[in-house]
Amino acid sequence: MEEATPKMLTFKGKEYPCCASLTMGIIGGKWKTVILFHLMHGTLRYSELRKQMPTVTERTLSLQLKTLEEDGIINRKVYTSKPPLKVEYSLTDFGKTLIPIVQSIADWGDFVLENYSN
Amino acid sequence: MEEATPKMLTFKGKEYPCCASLTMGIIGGKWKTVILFHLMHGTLRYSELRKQMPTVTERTLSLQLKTLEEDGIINRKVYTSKPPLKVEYSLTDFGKTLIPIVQSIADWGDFVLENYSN
DNA sequence: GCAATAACGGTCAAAAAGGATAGTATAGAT
DNA sequence: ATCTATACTATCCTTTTTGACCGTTATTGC
Repeated sequence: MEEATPKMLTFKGKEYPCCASLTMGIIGGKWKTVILFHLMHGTLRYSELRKQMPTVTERTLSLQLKTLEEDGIINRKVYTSKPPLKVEYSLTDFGKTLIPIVQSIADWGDFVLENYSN
Repeated sequence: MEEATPKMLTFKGKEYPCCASLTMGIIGGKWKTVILFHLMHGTLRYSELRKQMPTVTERTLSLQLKTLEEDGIINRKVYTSKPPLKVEYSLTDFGKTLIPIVQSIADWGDFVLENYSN
């Protein structure tokens, strides 16, 4: 008897053991849902995002923004080619399909704080 | 002018910058939503979970189960005090409040596979 | 009597994620 | 002329997460 080869799901070259982990592969991590939570309400510049997320470092923020862009979740628009730049981030149509999830994730956090707080 | 001290949310001794990250602090990581996805449909023994998740190592599975238990999301019931043990895992009432989120996370994964595949 | 099963825990190592800090280019304000 | 703001990138480093692999206990089945 050999090991059963588990049938994996594939998306964008990555493999996932189940549909839930595919989603988490895209919105998982410490900061991605926070970014999406803020972009859900509309376009934001890089500096505006930073103000809303004061505890993330610039490096981490731009890394996360880049991978969200690569995954087709957000748009990046540059408004001047030379510094000082103006760059705006917004959800793509594909990214907007995540809004219900992000909203329910945020709601659950609020719910927990209200009902299970020390 | 001093740095504005960002107001943090606190839950179970951990700090989060926003309600969305609180939720992710509990269901984030590579395996937790997969565990919850399987437990959503009912109680499972440790060995049954393993069969449903063949690509996770035993050590990681028990670590994740332990932290989910510590966070009050799942119950652990032991049925014999001496080996071979029988241990069953199930969602707590608190854990059940996560079902809509886990379901929508799983649904989005399916949706992506159907509509945006390779 | 020996292997398999169950549900882990321990140790070590690798990989992934995240943070600290500094640097860059240039326009506009002071 | 200097300073500040913008949106990053580059190093370097630490922390967290995950994996590989082996050991443990006791009962059941062959």
